This record gives sequence, structure tokens and C-alpha cells, in this order.
Amino acid sequence: MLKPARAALAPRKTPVQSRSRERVERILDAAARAFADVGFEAATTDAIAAYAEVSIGSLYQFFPNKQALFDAVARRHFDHATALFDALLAADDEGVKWQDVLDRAVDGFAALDRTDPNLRAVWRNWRMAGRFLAATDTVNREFARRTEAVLARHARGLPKAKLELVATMVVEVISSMLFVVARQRGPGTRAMLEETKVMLRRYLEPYAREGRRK
Amino acid sequence: MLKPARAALAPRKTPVQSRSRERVERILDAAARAFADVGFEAATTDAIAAYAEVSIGSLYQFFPNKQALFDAVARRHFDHATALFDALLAADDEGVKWQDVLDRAVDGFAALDRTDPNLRAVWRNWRMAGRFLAATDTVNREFARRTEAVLARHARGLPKAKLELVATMVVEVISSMLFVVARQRGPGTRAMLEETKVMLRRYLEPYAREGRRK
Amino acid sequence: MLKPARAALAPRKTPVQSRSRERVERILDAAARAFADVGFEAATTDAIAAYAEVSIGSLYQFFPNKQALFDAVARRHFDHATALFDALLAADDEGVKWQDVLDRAVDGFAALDRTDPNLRAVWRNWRMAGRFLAATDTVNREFARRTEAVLARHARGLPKAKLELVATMVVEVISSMLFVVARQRGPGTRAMLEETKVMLRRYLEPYAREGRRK
Amino acid sequence: MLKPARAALAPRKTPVQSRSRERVERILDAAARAFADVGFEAATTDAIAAYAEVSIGSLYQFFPNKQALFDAVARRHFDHATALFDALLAADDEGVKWQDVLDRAVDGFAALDRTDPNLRAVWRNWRMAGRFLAATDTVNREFARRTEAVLARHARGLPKAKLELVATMVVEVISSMLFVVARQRGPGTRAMLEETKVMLRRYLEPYAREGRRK
DNA sequence: TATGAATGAGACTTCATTCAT
DNA sequence: GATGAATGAAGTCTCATTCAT
Repeated sequence: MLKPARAALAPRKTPVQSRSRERVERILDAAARAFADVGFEAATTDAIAAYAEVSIGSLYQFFPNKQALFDAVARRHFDHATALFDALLAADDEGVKWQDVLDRAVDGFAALDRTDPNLRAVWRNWRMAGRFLAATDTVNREFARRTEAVLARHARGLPKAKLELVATMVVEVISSMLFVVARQRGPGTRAMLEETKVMLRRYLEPYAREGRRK
Repeated sequence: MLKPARAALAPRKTPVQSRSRERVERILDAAARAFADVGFEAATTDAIAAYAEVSIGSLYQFFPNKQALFDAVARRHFDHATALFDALLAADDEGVKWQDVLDRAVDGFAALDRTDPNLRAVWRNWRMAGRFLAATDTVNREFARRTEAVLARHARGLPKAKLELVATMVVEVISSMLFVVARQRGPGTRAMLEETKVMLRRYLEPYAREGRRK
Repeated sequence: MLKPARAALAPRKTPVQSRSRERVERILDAAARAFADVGFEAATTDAIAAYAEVSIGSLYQFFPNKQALFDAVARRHFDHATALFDALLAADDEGVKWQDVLDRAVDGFAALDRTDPNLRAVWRNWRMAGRFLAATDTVNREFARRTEAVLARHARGLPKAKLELVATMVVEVISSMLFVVARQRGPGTRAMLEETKVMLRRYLEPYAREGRRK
Repeated sequence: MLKPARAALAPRKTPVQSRSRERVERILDAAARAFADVGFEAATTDAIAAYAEVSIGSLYQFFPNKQALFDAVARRHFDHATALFDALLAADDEGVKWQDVLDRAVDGFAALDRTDPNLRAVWRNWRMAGRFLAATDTVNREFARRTEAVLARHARGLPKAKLELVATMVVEVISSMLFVVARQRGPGTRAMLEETKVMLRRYLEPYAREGRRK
């Protein structure tokens, strides 16, 4: 019932000339947009190439198949998200209150959803067969791992397993609520993001208090 | 002279004989499975018919097109979920503590995920073009509307808009976390469900306290 | 490129009971209507059965396949047309002027077109692969053969081959012009029929004059 | 987001390279042949592609659907017929006797029937649903309109309505008789064409004489 | 004998991918 | 490298025909 695993993951070649580099970017922008707008299956390689103003042949010069196109888009999303996450960790390092870091996290990722087409492309096609699912989950898992480290500072008493669990909860709730918000049209989204902050704060406070006591 | 446009939603006929009924069920089971496993687009009607051990012609005797198949699966999911939800409301009516109702909600839907293939089919294809998107969102929106009513009893002081917001948060968080849990393989899911209960309790307690005061 | 010749021509059984007879008639009426309205290919056996208020199974009880249905309709047309033709011959026998017989022929077949759905069914599907083409041509050929006999009386000097030719011309022009008229919507059809009479009279007059002289 | 509706009539692209041009011609030849042999409905796009020795994908590169294929064939027929007709008009302009123009018309179109497969394809599918019916009738109607102009020169006394009628008669009789002749196999066709000329001459003579008198 | 649910070959069309230019 | 015409497997859906009830 499942389609056979598609071929190679990585782009066929890593272009170094700026000319190619720019072409690849244009293709990925087009792909991200298409995947976000109509979904992976409905996005045709022809349409992507046309939108990127590149011939279909050129597209296949850089990406062995449609899946590779998606993988590259996912990778760009991953890079963006990671950069944002790193900034949050830095803030925590610099002594910003954890509640504020949390707020910034929610706001930061919400902004990313509005500005980064890759993100919408990935989210819209969250659950794709086989390999990619893992790829996506990897992002959240990685974020959870790092969040765990931060958490450990603020909730010192918690055992390792609990830390892991709480970190996962935080990451998944943020990601899910952004997903939900992205789905809604019109207003009310602002309020929902704020309420998400409230929820997470109330959830984490007891753990943080415990941690401080020790 | 032209073929009449068929209603895309309703099954072509409502079978009354148990023989047909059983065929329809087999088809829907197969469809749910396929949609859950590979997604709407990748699921082929041929494969669904084959899995249901029914000819492709029979499939189209009952469902005018692939979309109608999905709609029927979504409807089954909706019916199951609604029944479960009604049971929860009844529990609340009978004076069960709201915390316990919450627990039962999480556990109940988690169980549903394991037992109802329709649910996974619907969730996996959450975002589909046009009509269906609305249909699915409708479920959550409807649940939110009813949850709001329950909430109103326990948190009397909250203004209407806030009630609406909180109800939506609860419904979306439960649904999202179940989605997350469904994605994970292996253990740790139990703990995550429990932690979801904790999170929601902590989130709602202040509202509930306010409510009681009045 | 051609489809294989369909199976048997004749109705599977010749029903004698009036009950069956009536069913068969209803089926043929429905078939004639469908073939006339949408054409042989687009007419579905399901639709024909439904229109005849007969189950599809019953339809196949009487006719082995769709082609046989058409053949039977063609046969009814042939019978009607022949009856009409016989009346014309009788008129000629009774000394009606040949010009008047001609007029009656045009008017008679024009009326048939309006009253006999079989005729439209046959004409609309005039050229169908294989066997039927022959069946239809047979009608005109047969008419030509008989017309030849009439002609022989009025144009005695003409050699056999010429008689054959002229008879064919008359039959084909009448049939063609009725076909043309049937295609036109609205008025002007009356005038066209009258002009057809004029044309044929002018065409035949010289032959008739020659004939009289002798 | 939705696929743009394609114009059903025009070829998807107008090929300029001779390579493509030749392919398109091969496809149209195959289509004309298939439509002529088995009719529009029974002609399969697969068979047409195969006969043209072209992949089905290529066929659809040039024609958005089966109907467009037919439209293109009809257009070729229209172009050929119009060119022939123009030559006849020119002859009339140059003072060729109307009887001879008539003869040339019959012979010319008879030759066309033998040489232009498009013509047979169009004639065989004369009555097709909707748009095309109009398209085909248009040809004869257009020819009638032009014939009317020629007629006016030779039969000056006739009122407009009569001119219209006579012109239509001439066009329809020629076209019908060619249709009839095309159906016949073997000899006798030559004689029939000659007799058609005779018929038309006898039909038109009185009108022409009247015209001359004035 | 009548019914109509069931069958499945086959129709049209799309689109990822290749490869000659 | 770049191009885009060409390919054909595969998908959705129809409908003539059969056969168990």
C-alpha cells in the first residue's frame, strides 16, 4: 500500500557558482510555495519549474526527484528554526527570565510561520510517507533535547526522565498551537498565542518553583 | 441529455440490506486504513477496493467518487467522537469533578485513536482542499462550543469571549497532543498523556477557582 | 481499430404472452428514444431499462446485448417505412398521378419523422460499424428496387440500368432531405419539403415525358 | 490553486518547429481516420496515438482532450472545403457557365471525399452533442450563404427568401449525395455523381431562365 | 421469471522523469 | 549546462453484461 521508498535524499550536486546557487534558491522558493499552497502530491514539478522560471530539465539537474525537492525545503525550514532556537538559548544564557524566553519562543515561531514559506510547506505536509516523517520529527526531537538542557537549569530537582517529558511537552504544544493558529483565518489568533503563553507558564511554574527551592 | 451532477457528499444510496451494509463497512474500513496509511492522494481507489475484497465497480456503486469515500470516513469519525463527547458531558452533569472529566476526555480520545481507524484517517489528512477542511474543523469547533457550555458552569466569572478562547485551547491541545502521541512509536506515550492532563489542570485551575468564588 | 462484431442479431426470444410483449415494446420505445436523443454509444442500457421501468436484468432477458436493441429498433423503423411505402404503391396502382404520389411520399415520410421515434433513432446513428450499416442501407436499397418498378411504368423507354439509377436517386434524395430537415430547428422546414418536391418533379419530368411518348 | 480551465477548442500550443508540425499532422491524420472508421465515441485516444506512432503523452501535449482533436480535424476539413469553394466562385467570376461550375462543384467535392480523410471524419460524426453540431452546420450554412450570392447573379428575379432556399437545397443535395456515394462500395458511384449533376441542372434551369429574362 | 448488486475491462487523462538537441 | 518535447505507467471512473437470489 505504501509507495516504494524514493531514491537519494541529498541534492544531486552542491552548486558553488553563484549563478547555480541562485537558480536553486528560486526553485526551492517555488517548491516551498507550491507545497504550502496545494500540498506535496498536488504540486507538479512542471508548475514548480515554471514558477521558478526555470526549465523542468534544469530542475532535475539539481534535484533527482520531487521528494528531494521537499527534503531541501524541509532542510531550509530546519535551518531557520534552528537559528531562531539558538537565539532563544542565548537569551536564556544572558539571564532573561524563563517566562520571557517562553514568550519570545511563541512569538518568534509565530512570526516565522508568517515569514518563512518553508515552514508552511513542511507543516502542511507534516505526515508524509516513510523517510520524511522521521526527518520532521527530528526537528522537534532535537529542539526537545536542547530545551531539556535549559529546563534543567530552572527546575533542578526534576529527574532526567521528567525533564525529558516536560521539554517534549513544551515543544510539542508550541508547535501544535502554531499549527492550529496557522489554520485559522482572520482574528483571534493573537489571543490564542497569548493564551498559549499563559498555559505554558502555568504548566511550568510548579516545576520552576520546585527547582528554585533546591 | 447531459449526465446529472451527482451530489459529492452523500453515499449514492443508503443500503438497507445487511449484505450491502456489510460491503459498505468493509469498503470504509479499507478506505480509512488507506487514508491513514498513505494519505488521501496516494490512496488509490483500486487498492481500497482490493483491500476490501470488493470490485472497483462495487465501490463506485456506493460512493460516487474518492472524495465521498473520505467524507464517509470522516462522518464515521465524527459520529464516534461525538458519542464519546456526549458521554463526557453526561458525566459532568452527574457531578463528576471537572478534573476527572478532563482525565476521562484525554483517556477516552486516546483509546479512540487506538480503536477507530477513521480517526487516524481524518487526522492524517486534516488539511484537504475545499469542502473537507471545513468539515473537519467543524468537529473541533463544535466540540469547543459544547466545551464552552461546560466551562461556563465551572468558571462563572469569565466573560463570553474568554470562555470561547479557553474552550478552544482545551479542545485543540487535547486533539494536538493525541496527534503527537499517535505519531510516536513505542513507550512514553502513557506518560505524555498523563502530563497532558497535568498541563490542562494547571491551566484551568485559576479559571475554575475564580468561578467558584462568585 | 474496429470493435469486434457483436453477437447475435435477433431477439433472444420471441415473446408471445401479452405481458412480455408489452415489456418488450416499452423497452424498445425507451431504446429508440435514447438512441435518438443521445446516440448509440452515449445511450446506456441502465438508462434505457430505467426509462422503460424495467430492470436491467429483464432487458437482457429479451435482448442479448445493446446492439440487438438497436437492431430491433431499426426493424420497427423498417416495418413502419415499408407500410407507408406500400400505401404509396397502392396509390400509384389506383392511377394517382405520379407527381402526386411523389408529393405524398415526401409528406408521408416527413410525417413519419415526426411521429416515429424509431426513425430518428436509426437516422441519428445511420453509420454504425459493421453489420448495422448494411441493415440500414438495405431499407433504402429495397425501396429503390420497388421504386424502380413504379418508375418503369411511367418511363417506359429507359433502360434497366438507368431505371435503377433514377430510382436510387429519388429514394436517396428524399431520405437525405428529410434528414436535413430533421436537423433544422424552427421554421423553413415546410418550404424545404415543398422545394424537394419541386426538385424531384423537375428531375423526373423529362424521363416521364420520354416514357409517355412511347 | 485550481487548475485553470483550458480552452477546449484551440490546440494547446501552436507548434512552429517542423518536427512538431509533422507530429501534429500525423496525430490529426490518425484521428481523422479513426473518427471516420469507427465514429467519435468508439475511437480511443490510445488507438489514435498508436496509429500516429506517437505516445499518448505527446498527443495530449498538443490537444487538451479528445474533443479538441475532433475540432482540429473539423477545422482542416473546413479549410480544405473552403479553398475548393473559393476556386469555384472564382470560376463563376471568370464567366464559366453556371452549369459547368455546378459540374465542377460536384466533381471537386467528390474528389475531396476520396482524398481528404478529414471530410469523412466530419461527415460520419455529423451530429455530435453541443458545440460541434453548430460548428459543422456552420460549414454548410456558410456555403449556402455564398452560393446564394452566386445564384443571385444568374437568377435575378428571385426574391431573397427564395434565393436562400434554393441555395440551401443545392448545397444540401450535393453534400448528401456525396455522403450517399461515399457509403456505396464498388462501381455505380460515377454514374450517380453524373446523375446528381443532371438533377441539379434540371432543378435550377427554370430559375436561371427567369433570371435571364430580366 | 424478475431483479439489481456485482463485476472488471477499458476509457480518458495526468504528471514525474528522461534524453536528444 | 540548459531546454522542453517525449514518454508511458498509473489513476479515477463508466458501463455493458452476468448471475445469485
